[in-house]
Amino acid sequence: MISAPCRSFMQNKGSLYSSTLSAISTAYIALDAAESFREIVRPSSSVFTHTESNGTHFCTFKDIQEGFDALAQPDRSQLVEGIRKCNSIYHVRRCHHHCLVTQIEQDTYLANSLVFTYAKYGALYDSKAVFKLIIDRSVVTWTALISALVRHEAYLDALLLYRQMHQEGTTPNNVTFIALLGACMNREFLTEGKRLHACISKEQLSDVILGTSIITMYGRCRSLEDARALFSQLPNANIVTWNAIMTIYVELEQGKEAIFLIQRMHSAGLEPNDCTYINGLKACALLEDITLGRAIHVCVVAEGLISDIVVSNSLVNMYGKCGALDDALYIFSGMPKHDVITWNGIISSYVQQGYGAEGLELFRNMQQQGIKPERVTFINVVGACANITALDEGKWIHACLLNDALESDSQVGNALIHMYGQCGALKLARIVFYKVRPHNVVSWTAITSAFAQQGRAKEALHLFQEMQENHVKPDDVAYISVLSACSHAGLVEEGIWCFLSMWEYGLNPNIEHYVCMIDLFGRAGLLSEAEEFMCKMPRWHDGRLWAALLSSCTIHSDIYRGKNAAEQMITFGAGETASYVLLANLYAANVKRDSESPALVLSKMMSLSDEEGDSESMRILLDRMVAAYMGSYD
DNA sequence: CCTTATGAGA
Repeated sequence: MISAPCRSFMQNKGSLYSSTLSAISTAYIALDAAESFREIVRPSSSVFTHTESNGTHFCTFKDIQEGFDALAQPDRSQLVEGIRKCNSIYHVRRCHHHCLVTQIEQDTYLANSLVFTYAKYGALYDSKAVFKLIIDRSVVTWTALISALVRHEAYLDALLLYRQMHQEGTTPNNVTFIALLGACMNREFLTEGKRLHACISKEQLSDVILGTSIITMYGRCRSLEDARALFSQLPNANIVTWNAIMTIYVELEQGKEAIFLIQRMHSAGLEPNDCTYINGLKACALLEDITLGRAIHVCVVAEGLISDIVVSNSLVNMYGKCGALDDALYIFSGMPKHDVITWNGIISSYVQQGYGAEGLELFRNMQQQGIKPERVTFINVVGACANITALDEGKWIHACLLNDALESDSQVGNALIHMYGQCGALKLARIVFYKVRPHNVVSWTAITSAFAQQGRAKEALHLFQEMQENHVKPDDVAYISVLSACSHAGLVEEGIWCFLSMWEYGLNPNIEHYVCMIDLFGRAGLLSEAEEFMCKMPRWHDGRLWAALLSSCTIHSDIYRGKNAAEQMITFGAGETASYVLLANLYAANVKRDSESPALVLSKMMSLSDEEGDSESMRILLDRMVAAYMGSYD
């Protein structure tokens, strides 16, 4: 949006000040020559006085422009006000032009507001150019540009500018520090943030806003310890400070500590506000504590905060994460307005509970309401397609998100890979995989498990290998997908080899890895090896392992081992009903050989039915038993 | 006198 003459001037750093001045003028006059000419030649009048009662203030930018148009030489305070009222880069240019025409652009205050306002509308280049021309740079000048750079995510530039400011002998004030701390909101800038903290004196820390900014900085750098240390030293922490520290606990997934903070806050004599409740609800979602969530819901209603869309969105989310879809829908329906976040919340609630079709239905409703989906929406609806293996719908959504160039986003891309993997569209999964950058463990695991789940174990193993050759360290999830690929394909040796390689990466196998191993031996018919392996394991007192063994016994018709496994499964608490279902499958498969056992299992099931009340699995079981008996007469 | 400025949903 910068004109060519203007740009060529900017690049001509060697120009003398006087000549640059006229160059700027030329540039801006060239920008809209006719317009400017008209402004300059028009005779002055007293347009400014026609506005409000106090005479010197304007309402809108239009008033000001009319004023400028009428006056060839607006005065300084009029220009300052004009700049402040700008609402587009075009307006700023016009004001700048008037500053030049009236030859008062060297006024530091005026220039400061130009630096800031240019930056506000994204014209960093113009902002820097004005900055360079200012001779008497004050703290405010530096701070204006620093905060502009931070706002435009040019963090390194902002910090470099701070260094230059320091070298030129200007002392930063609280506002400068607040802006600079904004440049350190990422782990990689933690050292820089600590350095800034060290430059801030005790007196300066009595400014709550500054203190809170440092805490937030430590939070974003995920350094809870530094944040807590400072928090205990702050003399006048307010509700915002407490909320800031609470946000850190929530972001570090320490739900209990976050909730505990509400109580401590209360005893410190502070009343929670909307932000406190938002954090509290997020903590409930983390803890999946619906009781606490309901308690906060009551508070929110009592304090009239339910009309706040952010609070309501948090409620939808909390209920959704706790699996209470009816409650989530109740909040959702009661809301007068739904934004993208609301829709994301309700859609993800359904998808995460396994209701992919309903999630997609909601997605269509959302689009009918004219709400544009964004990153998180796409991640959820692609997940919904994976959930119900809706390949056509998935392709259609994939096409939609191409417009926003979201395909290469790692989270969206991984969701797509997973979806195509689930749908068996491995070619498409691979195409997306090569578009995602950079390839991290998650994307490698997504593509590996896509092949693994389709029974293409050799390719899955190859991808696993390739990942390591690309110096990406596998994590425990990657191992689960590759181990299960081996067990499904009967690649016992490869599976063992993979399992052993976990130690090379310093990974300790968890129960799921052990389940994969039992499965690996069991499926291959190596039942005694599976048993042997289990007995050598550190945590064999887990019903899930015996369940894996039992299902292998079912495949290989090993009734003796199967019975034992079922007993162990019950002993180690993997659900009595589940063990009987598996055992019934075993008997059902061998009904000709051992015709009395099914009746025994059935009677055991009946005796359980009152206590467990698990009618669904009971029904499935009975169906299977009946089918087995029918089959035995063939 | 005018310019720079904190916390939050997914």
